Amino acid sequence: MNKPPTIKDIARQLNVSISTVSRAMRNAPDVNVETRQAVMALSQKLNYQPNRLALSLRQRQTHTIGVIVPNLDYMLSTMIKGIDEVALEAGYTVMVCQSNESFGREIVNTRRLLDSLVDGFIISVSSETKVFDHFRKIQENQMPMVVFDRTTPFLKAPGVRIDNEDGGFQATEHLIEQGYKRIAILAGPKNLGISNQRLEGYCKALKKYKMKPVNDLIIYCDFNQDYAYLATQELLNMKKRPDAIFTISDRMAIGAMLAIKEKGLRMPQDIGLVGFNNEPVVSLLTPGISSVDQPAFELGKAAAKLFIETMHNNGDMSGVDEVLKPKLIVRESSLRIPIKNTRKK
Amino acid sequence: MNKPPTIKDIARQLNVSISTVSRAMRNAPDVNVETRQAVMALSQKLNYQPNRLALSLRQRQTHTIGVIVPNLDYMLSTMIKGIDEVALEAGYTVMVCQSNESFGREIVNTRRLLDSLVDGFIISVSSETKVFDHFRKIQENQMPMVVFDRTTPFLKAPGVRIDNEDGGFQATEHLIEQGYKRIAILAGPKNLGISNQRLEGYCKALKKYKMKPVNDLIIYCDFNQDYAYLATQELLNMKKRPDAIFTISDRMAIGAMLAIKEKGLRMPQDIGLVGFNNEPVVSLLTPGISSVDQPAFELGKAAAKLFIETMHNNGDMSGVDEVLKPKLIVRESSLRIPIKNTRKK
DNA sequence: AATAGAACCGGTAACGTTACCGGAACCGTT
DNA sequence: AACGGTTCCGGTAACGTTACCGGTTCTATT
Repeated sequence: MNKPPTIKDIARQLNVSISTVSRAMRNAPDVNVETRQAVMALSQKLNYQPNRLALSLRQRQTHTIGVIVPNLDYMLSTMIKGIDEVALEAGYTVMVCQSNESFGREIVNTRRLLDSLVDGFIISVSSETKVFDHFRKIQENQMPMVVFDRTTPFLKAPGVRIDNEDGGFQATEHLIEQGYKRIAILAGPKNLGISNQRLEGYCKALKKYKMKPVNDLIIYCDFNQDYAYLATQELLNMKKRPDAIFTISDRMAIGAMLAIKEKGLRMPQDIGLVGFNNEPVVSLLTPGISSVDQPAFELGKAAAKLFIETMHNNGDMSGVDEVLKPKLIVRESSLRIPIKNTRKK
Repeated sequence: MNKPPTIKDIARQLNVSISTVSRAMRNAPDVNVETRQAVMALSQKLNYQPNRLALSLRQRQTHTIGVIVPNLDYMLSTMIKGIDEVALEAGYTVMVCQSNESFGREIVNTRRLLDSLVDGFIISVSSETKVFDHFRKIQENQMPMVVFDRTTPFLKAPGVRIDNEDGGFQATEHLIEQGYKRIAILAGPKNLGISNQRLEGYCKALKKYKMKPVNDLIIYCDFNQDYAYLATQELLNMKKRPDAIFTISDRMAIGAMLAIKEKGLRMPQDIGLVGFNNEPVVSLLTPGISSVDQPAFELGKAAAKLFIETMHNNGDMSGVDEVLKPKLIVRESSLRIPIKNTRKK
């Protein structure tokens, strides 16, 4: 009663062969009804659980998905919840590893999971990552791999993301409609896709209204509150300072807000502010910060579904690029003109 | 070159036995230097990675720790980061499963990981859990198990937690010192240890100052913003309403804050508020909410260390109950009297 | 020159499971 | 009575690895 029971134990006690037990257990055809019942009964009694290690070794698959994420912030946690839900239902266990936005950790994690522990990967790449060889190794091992949220053109893999460009566009257009003239953007790290896409949307909106992007108003900075704070300080100290700021994350928006408040400027009168993600926190601040909402939970679910498709449907799905729509939520931080007919939550 | 190479492949190419390759690979003594070098060289060239499944099956351990948490909120994410760090360094991979505060999911997750996938568990119990048989099963399988953060006396297992009672005491004493007379507490779910411990601290502080706990001011409610909002509304509608509220989480504090603002009451003048966790968000709100800070990252590290000890040191460690100290951070929400010599961040 | 011990290596079994093949027993048909 | 087909079951090999035992060869000692 010490070690967990195996089919061998059951076979011995029932005086049948292990083959028979094995077959009985998984409803194979070639087995007598009574035998099957006996096996089932005993396995219940012994509380038998098949050894997944042995199973995996034998059939060369683990029914486990490796999920690699840069961190576990609100957005990614929510997405993981979505992945979890779909995966569990499909009979997969998920293994979450966080790279802490570190390129090195990402490599270590990938390699570790690759050692016959998972059947494939669902990945959101670290902001530090500029080289993708460790991910290509996954594909060389012909394992399915899906990227989500932070996708990249440098990796030929199916992906799910939101329409970052549209998000950037919505945010910027809204600021323009509110009468802001000099709109700055705090973009993220330069090599990050989502960063550039949101920036692209920003530029498109300006163009639509015949406004020229000003180089000094486009700031690349790390994805983080403190950097955004510093960057905003610089912006506000310019001779011709911006009258609105669009940050590509809410973390950054908060950093910007702190700098704005410190400077004694008022939102939305003196300066407008729009963030991205619509994390719960932004609705609690004073003023509430407008932000582009993304369907994180749905995105997670879509990623997992796409993974499972890729898994089964063994064709080439590397072209797939599923895109979900974001939606701007307007709050006080950018609402100068009382509107009647615009999006307002 | 299709399937990953095995020691068998190496053995064949080098014309030695698989035993020799195996020994060479893990620096066993009985092997010639040249042979070892040849093996090493070839395994490098083929990019050989040992199959961890086979290894685990053979030596009956997976070098994986199962971590079960109720969710992935800020606190737990931070703790997991701590666990991760220590575990990785000790050569363990961690598998995170979230139960979503659901008793059923907790059971499913436990069972799944138990099927020979992990060497042991690090657990924070769901708020829904009142029966602990699924966790006892872990112990029956004589697997090491450590509980953290949300420990419970119903489980004889080593644990790491913070001194919740002291945290509750600090918060309450501070409110008393600030001159608040009718101090309410939003406690969490009744069956949750951390909830009761913080309540206990609250009572102790009242007692120290010869104040009587009033039943109407002790509210049990779910660990969540919306419930806290509703509970606070009720509190504020009492004939003799409280002049301060201590909530045992920041989520709840936020709910309370919303209700207070809606009612048109001012903090800290009309009503004082103290939360628990010191999540980054509370410092950003207006007013900043005082909160009891807990060393989440350290707590995660301690849990992992304790796990590894339990693992190696096969003695009975079930009595261990490591306790870390929390520390109240005072902000505007509870600061009526300008203080010179009290804790202030 | 005989012998004992290193030094090195190979074969086998085992971890727990399933896939595959072959065989025994039974039945019904010709 | 012989044949063919079900129905049910057991044996063997394999997944990739290591533990254990035993066997060569070589060197050094007597």
